[in-house]
Amino acid sequence: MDTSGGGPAVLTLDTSAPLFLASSLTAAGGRGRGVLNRKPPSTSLTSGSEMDFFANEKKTTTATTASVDHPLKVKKEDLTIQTDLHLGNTGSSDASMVDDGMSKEDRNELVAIQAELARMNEENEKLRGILSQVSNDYKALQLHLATLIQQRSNNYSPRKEAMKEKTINDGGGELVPRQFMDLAPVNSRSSSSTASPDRSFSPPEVGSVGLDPSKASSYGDQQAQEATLRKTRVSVRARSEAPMITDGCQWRKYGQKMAKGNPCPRAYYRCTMAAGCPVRKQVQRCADDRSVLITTYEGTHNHPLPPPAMAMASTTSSAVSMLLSGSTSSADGMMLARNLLPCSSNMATISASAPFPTVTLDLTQPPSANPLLQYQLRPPAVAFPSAAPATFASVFGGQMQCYNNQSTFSGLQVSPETVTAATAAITKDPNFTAALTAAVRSIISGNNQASGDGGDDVNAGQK
DNA sequence: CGTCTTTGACCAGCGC
DNA sequence: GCGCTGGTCAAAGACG
Repeated sequence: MDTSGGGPAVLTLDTSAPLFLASSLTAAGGRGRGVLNRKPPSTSLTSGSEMDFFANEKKTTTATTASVDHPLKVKKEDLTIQTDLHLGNTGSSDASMVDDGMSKEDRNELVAIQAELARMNEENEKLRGILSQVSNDYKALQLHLATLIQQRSNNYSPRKEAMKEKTINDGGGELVPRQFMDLAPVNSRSSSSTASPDRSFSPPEVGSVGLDPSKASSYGDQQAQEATLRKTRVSVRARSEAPMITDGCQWRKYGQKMAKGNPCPRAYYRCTMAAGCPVRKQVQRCADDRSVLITTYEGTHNHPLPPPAMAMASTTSSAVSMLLSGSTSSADGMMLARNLLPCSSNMATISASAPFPTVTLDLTQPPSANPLLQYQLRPPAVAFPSAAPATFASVFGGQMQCYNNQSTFSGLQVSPETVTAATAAITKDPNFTAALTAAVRSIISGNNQASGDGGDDVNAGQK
């Protein structure tokens, strides 16, 4: 994935566009005729709901494909016509079939044409090679991504995780750390002050695990940050009469408990979009205001999200990478948070006192001067961060009232390090990103009814 | 019959 | 060590 840093939106496009470009190029070049394929460029578009979200990107990449395809195709046709006219052939440009009765000028022209054809064929072969390379790279990336996701899912389980770490600490000799969808170079990460909040988690000690001392520091930092990200939570407060908000994912209830100090039971859900997905969420009504539904997300999906969610996950993962990189200052984190939640302020609070860092998004504020709802009325922005504030209005708007009321990321009463960690958490959480993306998608589909694929959970939740 | 929800039991962490 | 609490498991029942 893209680790080159930069703004979230740019990263998203940088990450996703090449994939579609590759697909498009593959489609164009995979029919055995390379760029000389006479099929209209528009056929390189893949129709289907999953692609609709990327309509803009598709058009861009298609245009790229067409720009490669079309000029050569025209030349070929033109040359063929010229050959036919001058040589009297029916489509063949083979000089061996030309009778000797032609003039010297015709012969010279024929030679020129043949040279041009040869050059075009050579160019065509090169382009085919490029297409093949791009296609292979694309497949390799897909495979790599799937591997990372699989490894990550296999390693996640709070308790088993703790046992695993214990085993490592006990000298199990397992030196290979879990591989997360690590988007930042390990050595670029700061020697984080973000100690693991996980009570069951303890980073391996240098000596006890036989780590290379030169690598131990970054390993410990990485582990601590991973643990932070893994255990940090995103809590969303919103008004809803529904028992559960619709966030685009499928959930299965696995438990319910009465929490202390709250007459309302707390329900526990886990993601069922894929077997073994570690993402869980808790749903509970606010003790003070029963109309407020508090949804807390934890974990990272181990399965491909719908394309929009995937794109957003890429964006936010990149953002996390940026946040966790050594060059990232807390000011960057604040700016990122502001970009991701430009309308947030009082709605976003970060708790460092909880067992796990928890970011709380309070969407229950009064609707006065509500930029979020105003935002809904505007055409969707292409840039994801700009679209982010519309997320909650869109995702939750159909089921609940959704408010926020300011435009700066003020009101945080925690240290810059905590802000960075929590911001990373909120952006890392695929549920959050999925929700963001689903919302953007719903808005786009709302503005582009022609796509006609609005039948996702977001819309289902708005009925 | 498969999937999902319910609900009591169980486990781990923490404070005293 | 004990009790409290949060979180998870898993059997049983409900549902389509």
